[in-house]
Amino acid sequence: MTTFYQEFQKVFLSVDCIIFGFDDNKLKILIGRRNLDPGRGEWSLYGGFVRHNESVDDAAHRTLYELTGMRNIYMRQVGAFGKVDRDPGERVVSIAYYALINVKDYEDTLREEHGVEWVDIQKIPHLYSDHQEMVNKARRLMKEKIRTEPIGFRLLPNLFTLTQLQRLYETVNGEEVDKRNFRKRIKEMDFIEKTELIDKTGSKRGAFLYRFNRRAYAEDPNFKL
Amino acid sequence: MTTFYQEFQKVFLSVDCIIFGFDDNKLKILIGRRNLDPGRGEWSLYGGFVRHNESVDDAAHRTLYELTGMRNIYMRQVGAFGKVDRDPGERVVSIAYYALINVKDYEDTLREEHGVEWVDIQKIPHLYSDHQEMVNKARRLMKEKIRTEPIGFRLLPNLFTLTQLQRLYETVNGEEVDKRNFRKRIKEMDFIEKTELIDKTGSKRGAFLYRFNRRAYAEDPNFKL
DNA sequence: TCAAAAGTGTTAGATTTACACCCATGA
DNA sequence: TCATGGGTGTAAATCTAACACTTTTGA
Repeated sequence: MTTFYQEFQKVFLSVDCIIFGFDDNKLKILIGRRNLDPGRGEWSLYGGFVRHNESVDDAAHRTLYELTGMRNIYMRQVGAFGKVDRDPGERVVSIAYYALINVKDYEDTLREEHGVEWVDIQKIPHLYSDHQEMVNKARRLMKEKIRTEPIGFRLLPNLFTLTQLQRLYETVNGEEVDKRNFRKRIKEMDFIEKTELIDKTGSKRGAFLYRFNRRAYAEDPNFKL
Repeated sequence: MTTFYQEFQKVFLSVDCIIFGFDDNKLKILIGRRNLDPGRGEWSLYGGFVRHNESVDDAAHRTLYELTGMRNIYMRQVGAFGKVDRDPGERVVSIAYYALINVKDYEDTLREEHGVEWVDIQKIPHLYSDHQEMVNKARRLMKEKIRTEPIGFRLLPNLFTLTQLQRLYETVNGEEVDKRNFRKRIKEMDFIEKTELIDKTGSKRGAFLYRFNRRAYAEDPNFKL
């Protein structure tokens, strides 16, 4: 094969998903054991190949749907990972995406069928190829995004307590915040609505449940946490 | 061709460069007329294909080098652009990168040889395919980055006046800032060093020239503008 | 001599942070 | 009755934003 042709060879294009969930006051991602060579048996992100009749974004959404049965999920591109030897077999360039889902919305049986597990982001085992790099970048991007856009709610149930919301932000940002100051800021955002419902699972006294009002946010999108 | 094979077809992978420059108090990018089909003659970013023996990042650097003869340029990935029909001919997925260069370092003759021009980011003509999307995202990312990392200096000569630096930030951020407040913040950053040199091209009185000290920044990387 | 850009401090207002106690309830 | 998490306000400190005049010099 001449250099000329070598230069214009096509490549395999895949997508890999960093699927974030929040449970037990921990930020977690879904990983599983690879069931194909090379790297069979290693811990890995869930991914798939980009088909010829779909955009890269669509491929990511399809892949997530295959795994979780969920649609309309918040997904954002992390970037392209394209080192020559990142896949030991073929030349494969992968586009990573991160997704935010509510752990409770993902059927445990479905999860087990696909052989994936929720793993604390702090305790990720060695991952296949450059997947840890993808996770690191996804985490950084998500952390930046969650400060200025109301995407944290994607990781919580529709109804949540302020303590849940606070723990989420503390976990993602890696530092504790003052309860009163946190609630003060929440009160200023009218699109975080207090309901009359009370959650008694977290405490004896019970805590008011809140919800994120997408419509109200659209009218006055001033989010900052 | 069966659906099975269709799913695993390879794709062409290209890189496209959004090359930022700062001149005449305007943020500009390099674009040229496409000299291949499809889209021959349309305004376009400069790009190239990813070779089999180089990483995607390397392909971007090589492409920039081909165009400018410059190495060790600040480049960051913008993301993958992968709509099915983005290239009218083949299935081509492109990874966009933005680069920051000092306009004065780019030989005008070399620029003309390649048929590219500096165009004010505010006055970009219609671009080929999804290139305008790439530019928009690149601009957004660069704008975010320049606030917290000392990359603006890449767009200026080694020696620059504080007015030049201020104009750069005003242009990128799209809003004017108070001269005294700006200079106050600069004074707090010890890695922006005042020299004894004076630039007389911008005013009769002359202005002190400053330089960015990379080494000093590494020791105390507290940048914020 | 004057136009044009360089250079320089202070103050009010806004934002952020620190901090401690009472409440309601189930066990 | 007591342990546990829920809920609330104020004051000091910090940061941000607004603002105007003098200097230098080439034309």
